[in-house]
Amino acid sequence: MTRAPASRALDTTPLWLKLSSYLVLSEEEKMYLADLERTIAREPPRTDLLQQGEKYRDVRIIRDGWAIRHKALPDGRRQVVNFVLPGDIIGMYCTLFESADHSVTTLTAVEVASFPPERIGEMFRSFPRLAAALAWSGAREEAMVAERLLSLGRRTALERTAHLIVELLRRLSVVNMATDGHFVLPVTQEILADALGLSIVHINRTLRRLRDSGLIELNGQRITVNDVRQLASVGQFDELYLHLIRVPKRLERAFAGPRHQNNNKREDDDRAKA
Amino acid sequence: MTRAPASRALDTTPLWLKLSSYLVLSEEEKMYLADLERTIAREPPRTDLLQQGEKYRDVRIIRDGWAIRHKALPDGRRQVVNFVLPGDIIGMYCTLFESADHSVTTLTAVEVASFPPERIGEMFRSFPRLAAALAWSGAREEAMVAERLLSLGRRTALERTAHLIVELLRRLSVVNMATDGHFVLPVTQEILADALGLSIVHINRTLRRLRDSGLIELNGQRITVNDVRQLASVGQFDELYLHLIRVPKRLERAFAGPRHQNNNKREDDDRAKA
DNA sequence: CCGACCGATTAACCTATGTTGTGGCCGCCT
DNA sequence: AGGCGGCCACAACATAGGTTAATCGGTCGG
Repeated sequence: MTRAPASRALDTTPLWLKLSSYLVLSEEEKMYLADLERTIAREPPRTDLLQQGEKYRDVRIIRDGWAIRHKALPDGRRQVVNFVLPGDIIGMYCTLFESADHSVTTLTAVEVASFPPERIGEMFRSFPRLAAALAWSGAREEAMVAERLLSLGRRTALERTAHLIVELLRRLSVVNMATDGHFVLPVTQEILADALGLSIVHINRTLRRLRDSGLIELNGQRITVNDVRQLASVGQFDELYLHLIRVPKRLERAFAGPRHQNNNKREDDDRAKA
Repeated sequence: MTRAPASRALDTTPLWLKLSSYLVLSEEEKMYLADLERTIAREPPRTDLLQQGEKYRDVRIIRDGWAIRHKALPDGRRQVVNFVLPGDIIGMYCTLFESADHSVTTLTAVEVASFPPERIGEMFRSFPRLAAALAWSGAREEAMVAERLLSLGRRTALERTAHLIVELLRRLSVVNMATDGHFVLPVTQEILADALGLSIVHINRTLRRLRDSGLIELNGQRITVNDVRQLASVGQFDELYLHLIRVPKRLERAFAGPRHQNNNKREDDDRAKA
């Protein structure tokens, strides 16, 4: 992995880390990405970054902290669609819609970068590989939602819970936020319940079962997964849907346009084995 | 709506109809779209167009017939993620992934167009508005999955079922496949059950309740919705998530690149009110 | 230090939905 | 014609998960 010592700080952006797990970015692309993340704001916990029904504003990149994407029924019942972690993007395709059909709310204090949606189009034109990497990230998010749908429709409470924990572990690992099996889960049981389509009480029962069976440990917000293998097996976790495999060759053919000369020779060779 | 009598046949493509509900396409774009749908195949019912774990092939456009997108657990439990209707696209971002995390299976005989994934990139470069319209269609699909997640997590069986029927009615209306409240539902109760996360028996009970309350009628595969309003209210249906509103102005700014000269003057004015 | 509130925990009870099993209809095969 | 398989229908029973309610330990503002 090419790493210019001078620009090292850029390398540690969660989005950069995530995209790097997919393809190797050139210096130029890295710089462009850094520029996208230039305008940074901080928000306290329990802030709405976006509200159901509201018009979309800028595209946001979460740089630090947790948030949830959720939808509510008029009578107050709520479903958490997904967790938004560092390196995740909010409203990537916001230009396409008039208004948001979901809300995004911070769970912790959060650091967010934002940029105007026009830059997405700009990126598709000038940095197609980078745009493809962002599209990958978006498509992956959709795949996670579909997988959660499978959970809610066909997995038992125990399976769902196990599955979610493994998923979070995997996602956090990519951005260096989980070290051998433990991570911080800044989430109340109510939110877990809303994510898994269960009642608070039942989530509590289920977590107790997982603890009693020794698969996980909970100390405050720190969760430790003692045996990922076994937990994954309980949750029927098949990581296919996370699409963590390196970009296939044909990506180049599809997204790198003729007017974008190849400035990634080294990395291309790098990836030949995939 | 501008309609050249000579090219009328092109207008009736379901995908064209769907995209037209979003933005007005130019003649040039219409021709490009027609070209994408040039290679056509027919498949019988119960054919897998795509299998979980398999490598992606071409991008497909359903021109006629129904299919389902579904995921399965190793032990056979199955969740239908979404229904694939005429005008829907399969594997739009397939280049980005190594292999499919879901299957697509036909329910009826089906007519599908297919084209190599490279053309998506080509379209982003040469017909950005059209590409944006396809991206809209994709993002909308994701929104539907999220809404179904809300259903499975937080709606009761009766609500879910009502919601799904209204959703299908709306989607089919866009492609002229539903006329005042009735349409063909080529779907067994088993498939409905798998779509709604219920057992066959319970779907049966639930449909009977809807029939008994006079909200719907079923004759074979023909379903008639007697009172959409009331059914929508039972299902807490809020069509926000279908994003049927015309494209907002700023789409142009974001996606229409400088090198694609505006060849849609008339339609642009057309849309100014939005 | 006090009161108020929030979140976790657990028990007791309840119900929406799952399971099992039977029968009936219809289309298809031979 | 007869038999078979797929699908619908419905009844009887079983249970996963929901609801209600009570307790407890923190923590925060004053």
